[in-house]
Amino acid sequence: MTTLSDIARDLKVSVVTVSKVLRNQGRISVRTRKRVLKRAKELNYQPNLVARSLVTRRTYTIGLLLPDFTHPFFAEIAKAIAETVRPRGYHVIISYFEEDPALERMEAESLLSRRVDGLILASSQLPGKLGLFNQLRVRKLPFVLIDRPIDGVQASFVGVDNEAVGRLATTHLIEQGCRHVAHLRGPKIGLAANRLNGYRQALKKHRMKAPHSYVVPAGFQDHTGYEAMKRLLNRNPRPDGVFCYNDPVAIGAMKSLLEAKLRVPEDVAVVGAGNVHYSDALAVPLTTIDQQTRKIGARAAELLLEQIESKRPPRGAKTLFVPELVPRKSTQR
Amino acid sequence: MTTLSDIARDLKVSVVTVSKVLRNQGRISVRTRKRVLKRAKELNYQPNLVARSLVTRRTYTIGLLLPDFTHPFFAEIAKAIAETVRPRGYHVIISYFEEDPALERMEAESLLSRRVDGLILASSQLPGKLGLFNQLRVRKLPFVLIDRPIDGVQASFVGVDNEAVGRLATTHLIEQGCRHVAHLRGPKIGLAANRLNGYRQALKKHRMKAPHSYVVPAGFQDHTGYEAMKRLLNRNPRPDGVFCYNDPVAIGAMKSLLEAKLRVPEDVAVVGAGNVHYSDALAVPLTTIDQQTRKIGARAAELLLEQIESKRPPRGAKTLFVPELVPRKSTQR
DNA sequence: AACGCCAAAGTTAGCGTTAATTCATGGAGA
DNA sequence: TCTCCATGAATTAACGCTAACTTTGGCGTT
Repeated sequence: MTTLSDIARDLKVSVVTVSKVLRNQGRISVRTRKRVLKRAKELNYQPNLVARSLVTRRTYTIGLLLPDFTHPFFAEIAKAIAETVRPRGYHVIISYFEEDPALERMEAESLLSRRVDGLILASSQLPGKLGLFNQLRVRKLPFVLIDRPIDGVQASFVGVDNEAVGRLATTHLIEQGCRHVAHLRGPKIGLAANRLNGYRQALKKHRMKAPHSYVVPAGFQDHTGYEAMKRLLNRNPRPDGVFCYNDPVAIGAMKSLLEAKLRVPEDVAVVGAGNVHYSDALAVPLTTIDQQTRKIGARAAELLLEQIESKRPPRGAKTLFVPELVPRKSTQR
Repeated sequence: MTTLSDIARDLKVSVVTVSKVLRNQGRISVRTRKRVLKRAKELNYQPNLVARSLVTRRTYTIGLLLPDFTHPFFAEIAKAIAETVRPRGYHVIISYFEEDPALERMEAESLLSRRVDGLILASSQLPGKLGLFNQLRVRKLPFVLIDRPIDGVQASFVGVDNEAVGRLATTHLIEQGCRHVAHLRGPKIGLAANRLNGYRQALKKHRMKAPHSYVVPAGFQDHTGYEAMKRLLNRNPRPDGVFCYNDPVAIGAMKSLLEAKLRVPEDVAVVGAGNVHYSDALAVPLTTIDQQTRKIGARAAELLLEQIESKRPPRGAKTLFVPELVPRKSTQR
């Protein structure tokens, strides 16, 4: 491993001179510059970023803490983040905690020990969690929340407007002529709750009723829309439009419909949310709501870099991107 | 930020003593140990891993260089790797290069500058690439190749036996009674070529012919199986079984079949490869070949840690996992 | 000739740790 | 009483780099 002092010794100049040349800092004569660059190339010198970080107190590393980076939603966000920070010399350490708050805490501390320059996190919103954020504040470590806002934490947040997701999907069904719009909902908290709200708002605005029995929980795992849809088909009147709180649920629901010999979209129109890959490769391409993952990732990264590089106090701004309808065949009638 | 010397000053002991206590190293009296631990806790001391790395020459970081960590195959491998190394205190920096060899090279160097302890890479196999591996050898940096072996590079390799994938899929179709087995193939190099080989081997073994026109390129993007399948349907005799080199292609192919009013699996049976999520949520659940992603990731990580921690010369062993058939409805007849 | 100025380089110090070595203390054994 | 040894702790010296000063020497000015 070549070091600065190897080059300095060979050239009989000081270490600092070599350092300056290689960083393009300070005044250096053309002759010295050339000699240093030449020798550095010969020895294939690569700066030791660990040593540099120790003195500059900057690692050019940011930590990303997610529930699960295998999930397409988070994977895409992660990629957008990496893409945004890479041109500026940063790398990303991705950590995941599988909804386990203890693990989340441990990983966060571990990232702090590594002296990341900032943190982007989609935190579990369980209580007793504020300790982490207090610590971040005390250390003045820049951080940005994504996807899930945390009550009582004043910080930059970037996500999608989930009520708008619900409104958009439901309104679209209504506009396509559906008169009995049902909803396969997710967990009662978090984004799924917001989507349910949006669904209700849209119905209200169009003066349509939402019978209690039209809102059916779909389970929180993938593909559980299948069972839930079966239950919906027993309702009277039978729904002619369904807004599913995410795409996997919608896929399960459509499967259920096809098995029941119902046509999509003629008999029942279906909307999902998430715009997951494959949504357009299904037997009936699925209308869905795009969650703007790339925008979320890019924005979060930009906000973080801004905090890191300007030492500006965090703006505490909430950015909510407007979701977009992606109309496909499952609602086209 | 609390440092060792803060604690040392408060307690009027030397920095080294504090360091020893916190690392559980060397002989320390019970009294001193307690005092140090108490004060460390009070000050919420967290070791500065950057400083530690500088002197120990170990960062407890490993680099993972992939074409695209958004792809479910790689995402799962990445997760398995992270899971394997986490209990031992390592973090993973995931980098991607989108099949761009120049970017790959740059990222690799960048990871070297960060002094990662080892590298796991699914490298593009383009020529003129050996420089990178020479450099790794010169620096004695442990590394493991995954998914794609590189000609002329002697290193540990972990992947799936892609010829076996082809044989398994094709044999399964034959055993299900298909007499005209076609193949939607991928690129002519790399794993897709091996799968094609496996297809041919299986046919040969069963003394079946593979008309030239039965092997159709499906394009390298997702969902291009749709067009390719259309072309296959013009063949005479029409195939009654299709092995698709990956799941997205198979999904496209099935869509094509349904549109042509052909039944899956009765008229045409379909096998994919990859065991991607959603494969079982489709209108017709897709039979596929599992690629053992988790095993690949876990094994690669273990091999790397072994190299890192034992300073043993790389074993250069090739590990090929045996793929597994996941039978579902698309071939059940 | 004395002065100040400026470019170009060197010196010093320190980032927060740990490895290796050295030092003090007190009690056991001769 | 003196030596020896074990124990517990301090000292020293890096790791490779950069920030902040300081020095050197040649040049133009008065």
